[in-house]
Amino acid sequence: MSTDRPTIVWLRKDLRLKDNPALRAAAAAGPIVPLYIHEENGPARALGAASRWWLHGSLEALASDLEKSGGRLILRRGAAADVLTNLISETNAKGVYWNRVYDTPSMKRDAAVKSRLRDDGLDCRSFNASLLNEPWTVKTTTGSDFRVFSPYWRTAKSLIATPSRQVESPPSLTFVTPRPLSEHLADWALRPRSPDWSEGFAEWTPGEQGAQTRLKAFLSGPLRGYAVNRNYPGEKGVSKLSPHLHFGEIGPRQVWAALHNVAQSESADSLEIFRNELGWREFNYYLLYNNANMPQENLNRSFPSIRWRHNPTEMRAWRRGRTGYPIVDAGLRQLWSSGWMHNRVRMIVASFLVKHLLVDWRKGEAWFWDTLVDADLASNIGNWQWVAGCGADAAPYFRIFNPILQGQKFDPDGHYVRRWSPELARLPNSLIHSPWKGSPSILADAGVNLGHSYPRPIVDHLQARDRALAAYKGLQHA
DNA sequence: CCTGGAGTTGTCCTA
DNA sequence: TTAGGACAACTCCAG
Repeated sequence: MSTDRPTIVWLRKDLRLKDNPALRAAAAAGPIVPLYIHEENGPARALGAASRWWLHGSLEALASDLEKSGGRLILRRGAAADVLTNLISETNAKGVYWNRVYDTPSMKRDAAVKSRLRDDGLDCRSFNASLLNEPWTVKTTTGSDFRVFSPYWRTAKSLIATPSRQVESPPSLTFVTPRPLSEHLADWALRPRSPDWSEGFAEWTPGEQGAQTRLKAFLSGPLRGYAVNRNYPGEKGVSKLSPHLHFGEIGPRQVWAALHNVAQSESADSLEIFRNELGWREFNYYLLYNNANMPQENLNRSFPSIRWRHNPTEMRAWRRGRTGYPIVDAGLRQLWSSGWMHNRVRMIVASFLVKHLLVDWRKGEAWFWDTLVDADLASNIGNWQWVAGCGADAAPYFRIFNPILQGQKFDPDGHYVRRWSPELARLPNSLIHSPWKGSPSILADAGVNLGHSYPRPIVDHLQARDRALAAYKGLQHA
């Protein structure tokens, strides 16, 4: 009888059935209870609106996948410790397994839960489903922690098994009976109602199937030219795997192993550069793990205390994509509309906010957190700090993206700008990244009424650049 | 302990 | 037209 006692699988950022170590281990031990806990007031930062949208789809997909195996995903709200305690007593569970998350408050809570459950005699185990290398396993030769990407990644890469060790999908799942009660996903109201702003999210397919489809499409297409095309936001040059990876609908080990199996010869550069992107994801997790206050504080302690500006009008213009710089506005509109932004453009809009508008990077980070479907604490914090110059491998202070040049370089035919700012579509390529330079007659022919149909630049590039240089330079000893 | 090359993604001016 | 150097100084990290 006691051999039939189930194991609870507490799912978090690992919403998949394949390559899921906690799920596999639990299934090997007998019947399982797959559980997702929605913690509105948990230790981790509350999900942004776009992430909530994604989570709904991901849970729906996971529930459906589990039903195909004859089981049910149990949905509960509340503090994790309470939910687990209740479910353990309802099901007479003998253990709780989960895959780790890596933000410090959650890790502390998980450690406390684990120790309490073990005190109660439960079999409690945690696994790694999210990272190629867990943060505490990568050290310099002297045993310290890396703070620069390249040496970090050189070492981290050497620790990854090739092809990466993968957990097989569980051979078969058995589920506890009778089924515990589950809440209804719809009651969690994760998706917007009135207004429903998610129309532009239709391109996304949350869930394990969607992740696999996205990976296959990338490997058989854009990967070949990734080294070059990834820089062109108007091309289909990138994988778009980020939200799937964030929610654990696919794991980095699966991606790593899949890369190992593609033909190396023609796309060696591209393979290496794409692997580097996985490396940056790992590095940001590593940094956040080693610097728990990074969400609030500059990683670089000697970073000058810049007097950030507060201009609500400019901030609103930035958020809504009305800065008057087409590549910046296109990016912010893509974000607002689709929940995602091309990485090249993320750098441009972030640099524009922090340098041209001199706005605290935390404000940009907060906006990305709310609007990105792939919003990930480690990546978001690490990359915003990098752009601001206060993070790891900080850009030199004089590296200020020129939004006109960046547009001309990486969207030379204006496809990207025209896609997201149709009011500019009829401008010639020579003006698509600097409409204010057009003569009145050319603008009129293109139907562009500056200051009305499309804004004039809210700051002058050269003036803003000089102001940023002065702010970053003059305060060095502050 | 010391040394020295290196460090994600840029821009602008000059020759 | 294009290529190279300046733009700071500092920390990181391997040898």
